[in-house]
Amino acid sequence: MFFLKDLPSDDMIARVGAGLDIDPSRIRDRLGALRAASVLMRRIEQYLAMHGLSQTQFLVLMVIEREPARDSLQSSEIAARLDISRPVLSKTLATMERSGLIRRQGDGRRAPIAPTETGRARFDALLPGYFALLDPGPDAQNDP
Amino acid sequence: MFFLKDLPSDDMIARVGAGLDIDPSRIRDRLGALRAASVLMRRIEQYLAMHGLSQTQFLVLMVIEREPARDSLQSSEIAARLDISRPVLSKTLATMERSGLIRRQGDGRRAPIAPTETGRARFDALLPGYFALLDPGPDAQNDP
DNA sequence: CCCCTATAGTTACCATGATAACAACAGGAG
DNA sequence: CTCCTGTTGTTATCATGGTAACTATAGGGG
Repeated sequence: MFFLKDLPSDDMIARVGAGLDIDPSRIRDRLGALRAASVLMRRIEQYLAMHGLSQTQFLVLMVIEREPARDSLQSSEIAARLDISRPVLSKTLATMERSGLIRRQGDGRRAPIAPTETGRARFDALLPGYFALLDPGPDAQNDP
Repeated sequence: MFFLKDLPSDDMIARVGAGLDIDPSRIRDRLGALRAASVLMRRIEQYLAMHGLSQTQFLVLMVIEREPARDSLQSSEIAARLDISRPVLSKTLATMERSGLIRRQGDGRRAPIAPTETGRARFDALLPGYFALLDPGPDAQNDP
């Protein structure tokens, strides 16, 4: 996350980077993109958290849900689709199992992981709001 | 941070969001922007961490450094410029003071905070690489 | 069939974000 | 001058990310 509230002006960038071979306007644009993305990500996280899911938990449900021909994935397959470390995935799956969002089918270490009915319902319920945050549309209200 | 490695295709988005009034291509673009920003932020964090600074610590130095007419800021002024909670700023400043990056001038609760020589030097040394990550320029190499 | 090795998953520990609750202080009303 | 109040800073406590080290398992060679 990028926490700088007021982006530096081109002048500021030029002054701070005095003597460096930089293009202030490109730097400013990139910082703007980082800031915009951070604000959006925060909103998304807050929205999901309000409904008891973390961003990562939501993405776990999504990668399983979006598989056309399957309704479960192995842990290693989820890991291949998400850019998080294996320990974090391990903990996330444990949490999700405890809260009844997913179920391990079978008992081996490689048991496939499927959303429960609850998990699927929660995901479906959150999806419209998620898309709305991503694409507010032409007549969206900005918070003051 | 947004951890989805492979962005969904428009088809996937349309299928997952079936029945919702969404524009798949706009959703995809937004997800792409989130992902790009996340990857860049990770690189920046990694770069700064390699040199012993967190992103937030770097930004603290930046907001003081970029003030044209001053060489110190009060904690509350830093808080106003960074979008982090007060407890986090408090801890960050404590850490930075311990590691000799900043100094509190005076001893009241409102003591202005100034970078030490070390802090200023570290910031200056990291700035070129920071800008280079933000704007790789026309002949940049992408990691394979 | 048993062991060996590579890989997959987990545990332990650390850093950094958040909120809630508490403490310290500045500045004004009396 | 004193007290009251609102703001600022800090201390819990929690969630979620990371790396390093450990454990369990799958699958092949003997």
